[in-house]
Amino acid sequence: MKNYDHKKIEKKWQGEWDKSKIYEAKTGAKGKRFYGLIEFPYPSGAGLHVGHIRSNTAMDIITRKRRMEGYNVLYPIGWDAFGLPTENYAIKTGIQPAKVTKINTDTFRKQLKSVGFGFDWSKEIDTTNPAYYKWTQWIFLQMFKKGLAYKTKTEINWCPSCKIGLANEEVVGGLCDRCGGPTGKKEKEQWMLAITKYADRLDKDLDEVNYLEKIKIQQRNWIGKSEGSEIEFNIQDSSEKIKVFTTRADTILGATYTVLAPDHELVNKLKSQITNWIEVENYIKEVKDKPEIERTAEDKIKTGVELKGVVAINPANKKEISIWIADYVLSTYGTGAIMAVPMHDERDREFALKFNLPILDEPFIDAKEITEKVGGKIVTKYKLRDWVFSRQRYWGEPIPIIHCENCGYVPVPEKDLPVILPKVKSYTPTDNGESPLASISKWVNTTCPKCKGKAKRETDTMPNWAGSSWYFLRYTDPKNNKELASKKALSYWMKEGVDWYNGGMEHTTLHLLYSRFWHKFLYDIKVVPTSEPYMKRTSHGMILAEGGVKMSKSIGNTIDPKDIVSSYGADTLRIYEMFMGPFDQAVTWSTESIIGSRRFLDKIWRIGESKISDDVKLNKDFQTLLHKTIKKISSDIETMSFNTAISSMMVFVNEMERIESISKSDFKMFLQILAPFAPHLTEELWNHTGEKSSIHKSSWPKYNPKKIIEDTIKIAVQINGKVRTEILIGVDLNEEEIKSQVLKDEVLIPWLENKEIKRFIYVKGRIVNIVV
RNA sequence: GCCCGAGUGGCGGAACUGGUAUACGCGCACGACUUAAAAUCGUGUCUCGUAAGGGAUGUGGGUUCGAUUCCCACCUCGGGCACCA
Repeated sequence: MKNYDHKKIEKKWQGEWDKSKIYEAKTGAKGKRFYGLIEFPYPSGAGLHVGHIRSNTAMDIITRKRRMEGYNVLYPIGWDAFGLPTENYAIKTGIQPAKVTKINTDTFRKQLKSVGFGFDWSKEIDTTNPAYYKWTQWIFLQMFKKGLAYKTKTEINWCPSCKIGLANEEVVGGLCDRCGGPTGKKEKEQWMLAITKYADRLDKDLDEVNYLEKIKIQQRNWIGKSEGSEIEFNIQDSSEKIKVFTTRADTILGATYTVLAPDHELVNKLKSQITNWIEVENYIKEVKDKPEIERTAEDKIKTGVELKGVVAINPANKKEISIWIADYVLSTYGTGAIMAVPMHDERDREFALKFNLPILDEPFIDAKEITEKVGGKIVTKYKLRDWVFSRQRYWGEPIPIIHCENCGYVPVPEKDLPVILPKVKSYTPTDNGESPLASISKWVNTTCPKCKGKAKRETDTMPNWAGSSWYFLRYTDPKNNKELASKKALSYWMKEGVDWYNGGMEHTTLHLLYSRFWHKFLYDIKVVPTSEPYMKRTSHGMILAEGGVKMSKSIGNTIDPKDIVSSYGADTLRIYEMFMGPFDQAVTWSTESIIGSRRFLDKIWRIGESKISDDVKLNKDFQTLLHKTIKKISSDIETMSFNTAISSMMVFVNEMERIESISKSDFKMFLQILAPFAPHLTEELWNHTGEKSSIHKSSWPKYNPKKIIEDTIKIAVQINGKVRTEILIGVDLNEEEIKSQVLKDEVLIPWLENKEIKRFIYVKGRIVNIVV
């Protein structure tokens, strides 16, 4: 008997699959189709890590099962290759980012193939390929034309020591992700995308999709829809009014002062009436210079200044109340002004106590009525902000806009797309926070497409969320140079959206939300057939290093899948990662435990090599177990309960070891249900049974419901809720028959002697409980 | 502070709509095979007790014939948001 030589087997079948292209999807094919998607990886220099394998294997299992169920399956892969790590690497080494990306994607491709994923490699995409980002730029231009992309002066994160602008993701807890120093804000012109115009639909349409509930909740919280009233407070001796937003109009009688955000426009308008202007001006400056880390600190103490000389009128009771500015009121939410009700609001109370403001316990009144009475209106507000879309960075898609002195912002004509990212000498952002592209005058200086006059190119690039906001569309038709994808391909694969998308929880409020936004826009301009991109969204848990801490290169506790594939095999790694624990929860890596998964496959190999016989007498219990196992695996895959699926296959394998011999047909059925988990081993053993075509093209076995029914079953007998014995009963017996059988049971006699039976409970097929 | 999720053996974890808690795997112990080791196979492995039996699913209550599962209060850990009016 040959040993299970994983290296030989895995290499052999990976080559065969490549050659026969068995995983290629056929666009337009008749019958059922299925689009399974995973988040495409960022090809970092560190190579593939075990976390990629966990999520990829899960969707690989699902798509392999779908294929065996007769679906035309699309399971594509590509590279989300724009991004900071590559750029930083280029800054350090001087090697072109495009070159680094090529090296890294080659490594990733090789590694992914070595794990045996059934990707359709003919549809591979790369967001940094000009043929791809042409369409990323095209979508941006459509948004620009519809007024959804606009440039505005806004505050960006700024690291004073690195002298560069930082993306939100680069600011961790108020500190610079690069140097660890404190960050501040800097005003800068930025391209923005008006995602807030879609806030309502992004919230409401979550009702239509099958996402895990926690994902919906997190998105809803992020969008932050809240309904309330906008009410105007008059200012005494002024034509100006303070418009406040409140969700508690019913508490308006208790409003004892109002607060404006320090940068509220009204503050300047009231300047001439304010008697303590110097104090006010100092406070505004102080707030502006406050580092981010202090403003958001846990135990921050409320600060603020009264605007002396001006007084507001509470419209509900006409009482005069003071006006304040304080940084606990944000200019970016609601109207940037509040009515303070210290009796019912924690923050207002804290502020009132500090500044000795009145705290009045007034009765509640009807919110809707009072809003109408004082001339306010019911409004809906969102926490969601427009998306800062500019990066002063090199390694991203150039924003296809030309600045003309006469015509303003002019879109690059579509025929001139893509705007190719030019090669530069230095990738370091400039001292004043401009993108490195700004220093290439040859590229920057151009002519206006409209008036043909002198003009300059936009030098900001897009964030790395741009390319990933629509990539799943490109997979359907990756080589199209006329459209982002053909109508035919989109109406075939995206008819109802991506069928199943699995990814990380960390992308819930970024990538997932951004791509829903883009998709809705594309739906509005009739490019895609659905308003939601993904029908179903699930998420995987992280893999932690031994000891339960995050895997990180700097700590040196990462696991290289390459080593596991080499010493145990890809199939063992796949089984192990699926067996580790519940798929949606974080699990701790344990190299010690991998051996269990390898032993499982070793046993199957040995059974396949020595126990298969054509002449096997019918074993009813074994048949029952086989069909129960098929049933369980079939449903466990659908619920992503991969760990329990594997454990029940282990039970089955243990049973195969116990019995004399197994018929070829039974063994083949088992190989088929294992095939999505361990594609190489099962292909090899399937081949040994004499099959000529791939197991992955065979049909998913159906369990026989008749074979699952047992004649006799073992049930527990309890007395007063405590298990005393087990009995074998016929499944068809009724309660009376069981009762007479149970009362005759010798073991139970001492428990029942001289006792009165108060109740006899029989739960069909499960349990008997006697209350005495 | 608010919103999610989770607390079960030495460890990872299982238990369907309330019905035999600890499946499956790792580790450990003993045994078989072997000159020996590895590999493999077998047996055992929550806890107290010689046993009969008792006690255990974060803690304390409740509902129920019966609770890991449902309800209430609390504790701990993980994740997200964070002065959002």
